Amino acid sequence: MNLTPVSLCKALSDDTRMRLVLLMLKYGELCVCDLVDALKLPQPTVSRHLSQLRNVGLVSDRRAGQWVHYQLASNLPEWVGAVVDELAAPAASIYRAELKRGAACCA
Amino acid sequence: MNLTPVSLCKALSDDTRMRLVLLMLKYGELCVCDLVDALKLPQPTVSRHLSQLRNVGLVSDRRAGQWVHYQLASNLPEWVGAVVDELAAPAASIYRAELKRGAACCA
DNA sequence: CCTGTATATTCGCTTTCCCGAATATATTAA
DNA sequence: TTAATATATTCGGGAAAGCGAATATACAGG
Repeated sequence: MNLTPVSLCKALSDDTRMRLVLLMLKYGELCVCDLVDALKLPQPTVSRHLSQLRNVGLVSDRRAGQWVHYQLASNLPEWVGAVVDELAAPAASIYRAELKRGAACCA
Repeated sequence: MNLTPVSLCKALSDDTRMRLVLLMLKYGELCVCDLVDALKLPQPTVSRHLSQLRNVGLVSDRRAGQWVHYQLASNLPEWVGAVVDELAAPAASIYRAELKRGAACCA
C-alpha cells in the first residue's frame, strides 16, 4: 500500500481502472461479477486491474462466500479522495452509459 | 490538445513529468535550461517529457530568442487545475529539495 | 557564412504494460 | 468426493514507454 501522487495517477491512467473506480465511487461495494457485467470485459482482465488497484491501496476487498466485494479503501488520505472526486465528474460524462450496473449477480 | 481524466493521469504518472509540473506551478514560466538545471537530468530527457506535457495540452510553450519558456496552460478546464492543485502538496513533500531552481540561465 | 548556445528529434535498446488464453484456487452444493 | 460457480494467477506475445547517445534545428553574434 504505497499511495503517492505518481502511483495514484498511474493507477488511474487506464480506461478500465478509471471506470472501475467510478463504479465503486457511484455504487459503493461491488462484487467482481457485477464489475465484469458492467464493463463487459473478460473476468481475468477485470481481476488483473482490480489487483493493481488493490496493490496500490486504492481499493480494498472482502470475501463473502464465493464472492469477493471491492470498494474504495476507507482510510484513504484526504488528497486521494479529493483527486478522485475531482476526476469523477468529467470522467463520468465521458463514460456515461458504461457506468450502469446490471442486476446483482450475488443476491 | 486532448485532455481527459485518463490522459491527465497518464501525463502525471511519471516522476519527471510530475516534477516539471510542480516546478511550473511553483515558479510560473520557466525556460528549458532552468528545468534541466533544477531536475539535474539530460536536456533531451527533459525536452521529451515537456513534449508529452505539451501534446496533451497541459503546458504551453513560448519561444523568446533562443530560449523556449514553458508554463501550465492558461485555459485549462477547472477540474484539471483542481486535480493539479490537490496533487501539489503531497507531491512537493516527496520531492522537497528537488524543486529548487538555480540561477536563471536566460537573464 | 561560421561558431556557439539552446532546444528538439531520431535511433536503438530495454523495460513495462496490456491482453487473450489457459490454468489454478476457493467456495458451495449435491 | 465430484461438479459447478466465482475469482485469481500464469504464460506468451505485441504494443507502448522511457532512456542514453547521437543528430538535427533554431537563433544569436561575430
